[in-house]
Amino acid sequence: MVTIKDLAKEVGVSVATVSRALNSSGYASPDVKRRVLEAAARLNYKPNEVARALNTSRSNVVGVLVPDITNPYFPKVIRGIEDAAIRNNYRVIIGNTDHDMEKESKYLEIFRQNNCAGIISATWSVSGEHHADSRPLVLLDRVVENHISIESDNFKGGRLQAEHLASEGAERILIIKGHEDYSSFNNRLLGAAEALEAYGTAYDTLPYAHLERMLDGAGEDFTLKFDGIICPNDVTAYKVLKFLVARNIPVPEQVKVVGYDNLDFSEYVHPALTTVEQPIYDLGSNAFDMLMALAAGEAVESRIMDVKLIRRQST
Amino acid sequence: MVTIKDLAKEVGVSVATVSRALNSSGYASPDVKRRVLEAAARLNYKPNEVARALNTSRSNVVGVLVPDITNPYFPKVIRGIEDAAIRNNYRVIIGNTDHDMEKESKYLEIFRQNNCAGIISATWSVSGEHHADSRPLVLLDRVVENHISIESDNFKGGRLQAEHLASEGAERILIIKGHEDYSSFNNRLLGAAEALEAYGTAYDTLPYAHLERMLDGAGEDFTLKFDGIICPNDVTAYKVLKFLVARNIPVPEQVKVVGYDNLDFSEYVHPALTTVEQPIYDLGSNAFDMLMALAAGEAVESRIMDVKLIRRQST
DNA sequence: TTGTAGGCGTTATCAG
DNA sequence: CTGATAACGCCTACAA
Repeated sequence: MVTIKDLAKEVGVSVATVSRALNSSGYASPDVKRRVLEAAARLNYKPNEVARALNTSRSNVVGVLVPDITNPYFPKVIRGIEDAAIRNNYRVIIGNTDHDMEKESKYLEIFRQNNCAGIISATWSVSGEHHADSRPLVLLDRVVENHISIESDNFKGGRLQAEHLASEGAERILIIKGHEDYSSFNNRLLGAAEALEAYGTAYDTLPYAHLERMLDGAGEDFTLKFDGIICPNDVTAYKVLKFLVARNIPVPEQVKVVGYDNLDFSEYVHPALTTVEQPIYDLGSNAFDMLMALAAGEAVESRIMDVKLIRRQST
Repeated sequence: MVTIKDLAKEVGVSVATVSRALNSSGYASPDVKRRVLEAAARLNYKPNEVARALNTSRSNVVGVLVPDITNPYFPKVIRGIEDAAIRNNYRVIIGNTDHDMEKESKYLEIFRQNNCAGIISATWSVSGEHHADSRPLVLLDRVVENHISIESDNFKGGRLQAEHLASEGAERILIIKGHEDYSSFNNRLLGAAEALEAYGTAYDTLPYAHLERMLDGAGEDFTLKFDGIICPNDVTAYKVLKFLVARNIPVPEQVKVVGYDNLDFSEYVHPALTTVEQPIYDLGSNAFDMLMALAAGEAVESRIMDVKLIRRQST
């Protein structure tokens, strides 16, 4: 491995000079600088990021926390983050928390041990405590007081789901609730409920756990009581669709189903899913940019990104 | 941040002693060791991984190269790797290469700059050259001479696809080829072709690019000429299914379709996809274990994992 | 403009 | 068994 020491020897100057020439921090005569750069290129010198991180106590690694990368929402978020990171010469370390507070704490510890430059978290237990750690932090698809966050317009998204169903003639609507610890799901619910009340459309809500029980064949089948179902995300909608189709309940004729996310798969399920699209990739890349701004000490504001309805065959 | 220096002061010994007590490398009296450990716990000391990596010139980070994390095959692989890594107190840095040789080289460089302990690569351009770098390397779902690799039994998988279609009565089969630079796709093709020849069933092959053209509406529609289609992976099968269904070609009555991977979604598409299941998660976690063995200087052999046919409605 | 020297937190060598 | 001390590769006062 070639180090600045090698360059120093090669060029015939001190390591300090080499360092300055390379970083154009401090001074270096044009001539020396040129020779150093030339030697660096010739010897294929690459700075050791570990040494740099130790010295500056700040690595060019950002930690990213997700519940589970296997949930198809997250790969796209992560891709957005990763692309933005690499453009800025940063790397990302992923942590899967499985909604487990202990795992999350463990990863936060790890990020600290690695002098990470900052953290992007799409998990929910970022509740003060373990964040005595003052590392820059951006929350993704989740808002918590006193923290910078970025999310899609969940309230509007919920409203779009509801308005669409109502305008298509649904009169008894079931809203399936998402994880209650997530502000995003709660806001979608709020948006949908408000819209439905404005329309004067009857609706009911259902905890996610109840849905699972029904899907498993246990518990009452309440699909017959509704003619419109609002799902907290696309994956849930896939399951609902499968359940309905398996029971020969015509979709959308008897029951209309709307999802949320617009995952790539949503056009392949049957019937193709009407859903609210959120800019998943951009959420990730913007989160990274916000993190950098934060790390640079700039003032940054939380951000809400627009969503839109994608109409397909399930409604 | 509490360091071994703090612990040394706290316990009243030298940093060298603290280090030895902590790592139980070298000697430390039971008494001193106990006191050090106690202080470490009390002060919540965590070793700085950056410093350690610099000193030992080996970090506890492994680099993982995938073409695109957004391809639904990879999140599960990565989850397998990540889970195994965290169990062993390792972290993983992901690199998306987009089949781009330059990006791949860049990531390899980055891994080197970070003193990564090893690399797991699911991309194909690991062709000697940039691997003068002698870091431990495990290839995933890809075999290259003189490199340790892990993959599923692609040949058998291809055979299963073909045998199934033939035994279901298909008589003119189309095999859609995957990326030709991947040994995994080539082996599936070989397995399928061999089985079909044994059966005496007629078949034809089609480069993936031609399929795309057809899907885009350009190019000839050759689906009418076949009654069985073997896809290189599930995602391709989804597209084929969608194309057929949109044209009202009855599946599986007129054309049977079989995929490869058994992604979670394959039960939600319409009709639910018959496919070959490979142990994606285990591929990842085993790859990590192999990498560790390699790094420890142990002799490790390339591995092939079993696959099986999952029968659903598309055949 | 340049070089010397100290330090980032650990581990490892070598005396004591 | 323990304590100085020298690395690891880089950056940055401070001096020259």
